[in-house]
Amino acid sequence: MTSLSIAEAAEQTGLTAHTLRYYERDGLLLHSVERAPSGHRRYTDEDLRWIQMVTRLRATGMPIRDVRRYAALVRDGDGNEAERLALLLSHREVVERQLAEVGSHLRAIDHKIALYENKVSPA
Amino acid sequence: MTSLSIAEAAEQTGLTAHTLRYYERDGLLLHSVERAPSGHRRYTDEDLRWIQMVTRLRATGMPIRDVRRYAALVRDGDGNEAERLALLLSHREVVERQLAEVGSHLRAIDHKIALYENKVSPA
DNA sequence: CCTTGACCTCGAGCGCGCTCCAAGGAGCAG
DNA sequence: CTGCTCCTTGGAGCGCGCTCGAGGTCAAGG
Repeated sequence: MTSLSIAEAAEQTGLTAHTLRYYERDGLLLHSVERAPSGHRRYTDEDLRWIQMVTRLRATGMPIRDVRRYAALVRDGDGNEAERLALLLSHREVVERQLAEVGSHLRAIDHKIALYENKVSPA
Repeated sequence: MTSLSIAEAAEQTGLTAHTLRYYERDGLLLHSVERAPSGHRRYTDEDLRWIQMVTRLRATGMPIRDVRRYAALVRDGDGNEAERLALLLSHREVVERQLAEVGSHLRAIDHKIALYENKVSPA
């Protein structure tokens, strides 16, 4: 079990140190991150795995407040798996609808691109 | 060539009247929308088609300022098609990279979902 | 004539998600 | 000891994209 400084954790996760502190303050993590005797944060592998999950949720557009709700459920321990599942399933639906929508808009843009390609260097 | 009130244009485009005025103010439209003698805006079919393009760009995540640049190019008329094309191609790349990233995060989330499904109602 | 309602302008305000700053402490190299 | 780097906290600030409110104009209907 290695333990990382905030700068190292930032590098590993792709977030900034500022953002890591912000997430912790805002209740997105499962617990307060442990401290070295100096008061500096020490991130464990488990912390990093959770932060990666948070990153996935964020990267797929889940709002901070929903991530916080999910974190709260996980923090509360066993017994609310159905609720966690519902939250994830509902998120998944939103994401899939949005993927489809973006895809269809992109195809329309591609059509426009094809028109310009023809105009700029006609085949 | 029908011409619509702002409320009708809002309904057609799925934007709010507030947003339509905001887009115009912010230079996202090709011209100021024409006015009835009363001073009320009258949207033409051409306006609506352009607004739909703006909507596609926005829906795929293009920042307002880039939409404004694109609008400026179109407004400037013939001769800059290569520039417009470059802008759209670069946007397309961004969108595709993001679609792929979201897709991959979603698959990871799906894995988590599968775990919870097993826990909640084991097959 | 008066009300209603759709629209106008200008400018402020808001929610989100960070992002940064000031002031200070710990620890290590030279 | 000096300087340097990395870290701490609390709170302010910012960029984005709307969103809304105040106060006014205008046309139609009762």
